[in-house]
Amino acid sequence: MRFSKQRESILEIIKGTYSHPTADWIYAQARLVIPNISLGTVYRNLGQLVDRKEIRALDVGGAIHYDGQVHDHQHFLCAECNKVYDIEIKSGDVVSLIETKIDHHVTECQVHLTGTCSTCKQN
Amino acid sequence: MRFSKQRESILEIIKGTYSHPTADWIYAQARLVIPNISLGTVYRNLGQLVDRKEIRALDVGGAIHYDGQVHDHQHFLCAECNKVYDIEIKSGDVVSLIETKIDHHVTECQVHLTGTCSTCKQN
DNA sequence: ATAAATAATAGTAATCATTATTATTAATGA
DNA sequence: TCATTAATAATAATGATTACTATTATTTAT
Repeated sequence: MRFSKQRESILEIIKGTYSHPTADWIYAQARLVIPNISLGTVYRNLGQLVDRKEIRALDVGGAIHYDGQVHDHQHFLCAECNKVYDIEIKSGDVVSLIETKIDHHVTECQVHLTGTCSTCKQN
Repeated sequence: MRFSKQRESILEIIKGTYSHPTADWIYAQARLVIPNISLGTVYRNLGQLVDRKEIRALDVGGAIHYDGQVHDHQHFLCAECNKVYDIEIKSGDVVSLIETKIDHHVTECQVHLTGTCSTCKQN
């Protein structure tokens, strides 16, 4: 894989936020640095970065969100404000709950919690 | 909500399989019974049936899959054959693992396991 | 350092799942 | 039976993502 300033910028943008952005948001941010970067370039590089496990992709319905934090954790989606929160639970903790009951080989475990976040609860 | 033979057929199709079909597959099946049923009708009725909790929608990436089994359970997606399997774990069991650690109010919990299913393991 | 090889890009078109629109059809209640 | 209006078929539109292609930029060998 060759160096490109486009990929470098994209990675920097994702690593620089905890907001679980979509490709669209990343594209808008990237254009501030490289005004003529194309959306296809953003998607291609996001795919490569996910393949190399430098970032994570999470499908929370609608659009895919990207996460610069690659350590083992889960996500909570607020149904009111649509923010995505990190939940510090290891997938192993969930898998161990389940593994004895099934015969399949689990390689990945994503827990998607939905509800009302603490901020929205107050209002 | 008025009766319609289209909705009746759609519900019957979903309840008659354990294969977690997509809208497209349901549409193809429905056309065998009602040849000129339209895809929009399928989507609209699927949405209504989900709202009324007569079926479940699950977003496993790509297209939405529908599940005629509405009891509390989770899903396993085989990365090789793309089949979706039911996992008989209650979301409450997973939520109780997590609830003490967060301040958000959880109303829904979906566990998406990925890996190699027992059938694919053998081959 | 220069040139050849080719990976990556910008720009754009295409795809796929889903939703919206609208004139027509059919279920319901009087 | 008829008036009301929900539901439909057919089709257009949308939104996210992927594919295509000529051009540009990075790498490698000279």
